[in-house]
Amino acid sequence: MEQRVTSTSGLSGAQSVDRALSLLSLVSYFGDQGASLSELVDQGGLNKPTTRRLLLALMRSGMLEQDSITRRYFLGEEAYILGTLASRRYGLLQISRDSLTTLSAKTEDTSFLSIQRETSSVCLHREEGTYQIRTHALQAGYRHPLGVGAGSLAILSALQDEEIEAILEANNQLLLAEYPNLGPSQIREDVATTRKTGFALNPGRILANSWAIGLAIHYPDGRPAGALSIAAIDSRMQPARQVELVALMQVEAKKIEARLAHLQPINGRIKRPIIPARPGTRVEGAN
Amino acid sequence: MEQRVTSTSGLSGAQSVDRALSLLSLVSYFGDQGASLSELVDQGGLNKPTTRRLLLALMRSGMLEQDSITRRYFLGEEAYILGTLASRRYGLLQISRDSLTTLSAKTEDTSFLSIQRETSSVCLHREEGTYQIRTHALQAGYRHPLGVGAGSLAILSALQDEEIEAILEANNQLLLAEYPNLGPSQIREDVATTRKTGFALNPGRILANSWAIGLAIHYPDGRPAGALSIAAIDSRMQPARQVELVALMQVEAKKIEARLAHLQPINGRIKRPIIPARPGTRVEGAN
DNA sequence: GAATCTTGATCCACATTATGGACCACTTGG
DNA sequence: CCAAGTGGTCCATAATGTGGATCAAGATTC
Repeated sequence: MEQRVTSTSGLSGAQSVDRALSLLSLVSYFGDQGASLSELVDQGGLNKPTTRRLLLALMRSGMLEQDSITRRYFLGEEAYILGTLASRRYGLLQISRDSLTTLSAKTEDTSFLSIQRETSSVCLHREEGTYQIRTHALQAGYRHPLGVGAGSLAILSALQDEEIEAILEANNQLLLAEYPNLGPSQIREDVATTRKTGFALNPGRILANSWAIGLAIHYPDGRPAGALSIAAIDSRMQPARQVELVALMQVEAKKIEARLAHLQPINGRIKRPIIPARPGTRVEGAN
Repeated sequence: MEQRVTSTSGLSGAQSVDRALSLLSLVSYFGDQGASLSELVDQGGLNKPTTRRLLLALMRSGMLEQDSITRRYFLGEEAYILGTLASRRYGLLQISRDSLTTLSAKTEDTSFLSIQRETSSVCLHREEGTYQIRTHALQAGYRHPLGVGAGSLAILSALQDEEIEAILEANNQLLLAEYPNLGPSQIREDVATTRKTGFALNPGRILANSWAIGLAIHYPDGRPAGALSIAAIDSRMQPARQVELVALMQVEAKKIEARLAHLQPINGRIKRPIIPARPGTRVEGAN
């Protein structure tokens, strides 16, 4: 009745776990406003009873919670605890917080930390600047396809060509549908420019007049751990100031990279596919 | 062939999700050293293939990772990301970090932040002191039944009598088995003392000569959000110094409570049972 | 270096488990 | 007051997870 992408290696299964965790991840993208059941049904690719059943399981474990009035679903305390316990291995935000504060203090503009998550970038933190005109195109939890936005582009540009192609391929439909100004070919150009100049520039491609500069942060082995970015209105992003900002950001990126190198060095030994196959992905013809 | 505790309310199910998340939580208790498959089998109550299958699912989603050499399982990057995104609602550690630094700097002793997790307390952070003799009875990720340890006792004492009884009841076996010096009746006494003096004292009950003082942190509605604690050898915990330490801690607890009050006020509206029933619990006679 | 243990990992027949179309209850708005 | 939207659930069906047995690969022993 239904076709699934089947795994090739032995001992697969636990599909409901895949679905549940995929839902959990989906909820996380809604951030502070939370997700409603129907939104999750629409975007999660599962039907209502199944979605609800998995949400209940996630709530039983504390990973999610539901607002009893609005009925919306939010990340729960258990998610916070696990993340806190995991942060000794992946404490990029902890390590970067000082740098973000410094950047926003010195530049008066809003700065961000983003990381890669599959074929997207996710904003982990937004550090407010004091300048009166601020762009709100990016907030913690927001996700964009890799290459869309300054930090996102910085991360993409730090990947290997082969990975970049795989990612652009995977995002192809989404890019064409949601970002008419930013097709794969435009992103390929942007990557080239980023590599040449040494920093990523988003000249208002997502929101007019909202410009940003991004700089990748690298693990000791060269893989990108994430990216710093600073956003401002175009008048505050003219070439002369771009150079100033990049210089400040480079100093902070270096600091972060130094601290990253002292983290648990286990990271390099971990099994992890380059582009993990999303399990539960459906093939045409469902239902 | 097997009997399960069945839920009474409608639309239950997704048991493998319960099991998987329960495993995830179990892995988190191993902290930096990670968990081996057989340890998880022993402590998780599931057999090997099932455990492994669920671990694979958790790894597929990035919640866990496996060291390719030692084969041990650790919390993964996805767990970190989710936790970071959840931290805007539950950012107790973020909010408390300054206070911990201050406390350890002023007292030279090691300070801790703990929170309640079901019927246990979990240490979220350990801030090292500079004093040369330090107790290592408590580290981030470590768990104790509520009432065991200063922070843990502070939290327990801040709960309502009815909850305390339910928790002591749930932990009864564990307490008798693992903490011979600390039966339920001793804890009830400790709670009374804590409420009278206004702070929790652990006079070396877990590890001889390792004393600690704990102070609960409250949400605006009075529920405990967690606890600060400071540990030192007994000679540095004589009555006079106890008073000094408590005074310092009270200042910091007040600060934290003030910041907590400004967090997302949604917390109060969340559906959450007092003592959630662990699903997947088996009844005698399995296998 | 053969024999023995331990640990990680997997196979596959079996039946317990999750699935989802249809449905209910409630709220919104025209 | 009916239509459309939402959150939530029932239950017959069949797909899913289960776990005893087994394999493979180090350790340890003698």
